[in-house]
Amino acid sequence: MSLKHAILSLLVESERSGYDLTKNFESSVAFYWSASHQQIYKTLGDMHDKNWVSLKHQAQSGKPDKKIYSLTDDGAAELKRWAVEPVKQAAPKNQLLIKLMLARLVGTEPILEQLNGELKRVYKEIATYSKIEKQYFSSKPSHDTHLKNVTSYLTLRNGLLSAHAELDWLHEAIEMLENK
Amino acid sequence: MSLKHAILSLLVESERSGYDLTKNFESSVAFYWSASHQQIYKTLGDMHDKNWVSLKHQAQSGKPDKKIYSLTDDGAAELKRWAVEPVKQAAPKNQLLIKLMLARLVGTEPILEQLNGELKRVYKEIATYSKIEKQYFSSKPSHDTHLKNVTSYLTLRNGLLSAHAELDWLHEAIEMLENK
DNA sequence: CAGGACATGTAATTGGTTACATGATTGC
DNA sequence: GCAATCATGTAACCAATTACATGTCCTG
Repeated sequence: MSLKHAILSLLVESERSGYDLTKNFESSVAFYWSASHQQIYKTLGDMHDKNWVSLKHQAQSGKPDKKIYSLTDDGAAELKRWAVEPVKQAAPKNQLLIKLMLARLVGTEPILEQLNGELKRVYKEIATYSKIEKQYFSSKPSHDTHLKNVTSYLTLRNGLLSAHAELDWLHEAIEMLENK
Repeated sequence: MSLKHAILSLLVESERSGYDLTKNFESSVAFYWSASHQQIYKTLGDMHDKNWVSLKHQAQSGKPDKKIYSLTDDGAAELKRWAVEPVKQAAPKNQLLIKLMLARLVGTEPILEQLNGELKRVYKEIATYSKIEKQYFSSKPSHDTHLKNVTSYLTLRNGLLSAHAELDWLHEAIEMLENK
């Protein structure tokens, strides 16, 4: 799986607790990976057993100890190994397209309802991306922009371009189904 | 999960064996869902227990019996229920974007290699879609086209539009990384 | 006579979701 | 006083992958 590698890639930048990582996965990381806090705590435990991360306890008053994880040499080696290995693309899984095929069975109306729901969702998504684009990248990064900014910008662009593709498709689909 | 519903949606059209379904998932269905033969045989067993499908044995000489599954009333009811319930979109999981972030750690070269590999893959994908488009749909379906053709056409368009979005993004990404 | 299509599975493991569990602190 | 945030998990279940298993028929 890649959750291990997604977590390691965050630990490259700085040490973090399971809670910190959960917050990361709820905000920025959510644009390209997802994981629940249960999954994250479990995976951190597994990676500690493998010695990919090391653990430091931080006592706190009232709250339970914070468990702060850092990347070990083994973890960094594994991450580098994985990074240069050919990507394994997950096969597409698109529930909406199964449902589209069921328009004959249930009629076009309930399917159109769902397509319109998706349209709303995609509009919001695009608005979110645009907002971030304005906040963090006032213009397209130029030559002297730091590599980290370039990759962050490209992640944003990826979300934006696929959201637009989905938007275009939804318009086509709705138009065609409405004429049926 | 939706594998059950993907299978049921095929059984609406005609009864099929596990082997037949596997072939379907390797060809046309692969554009929007994926499953291995092990998974399909298992799921058919589970659905038989739930009485969503019924079973007919077809004796064959030499080969093991063919087990032919058909949709039951319970199965059809479940499928209709699911079809009109709001879609649950799976959160994005994009390994390539994790790897992009690792360009600082491993250098841009191995990442560019993978982006170029994806570029090749997407070109092939687009070629495949275009071939099917020519074979089955010589022109954009018009008013009197059967609903089944419309939904098949839209599935194809979905693949084509997202492949093009990926292509555009890959071009942007490669250009930016090459200038680093 | 070898390799691919036909035809069906089991078992082990890993990955992911859902439900349940605990308890202090901070802001409205 | 009530909800949200901080902070950590366990357990049960469901979904998916990988490895293993068997045997025939047909084509080159």
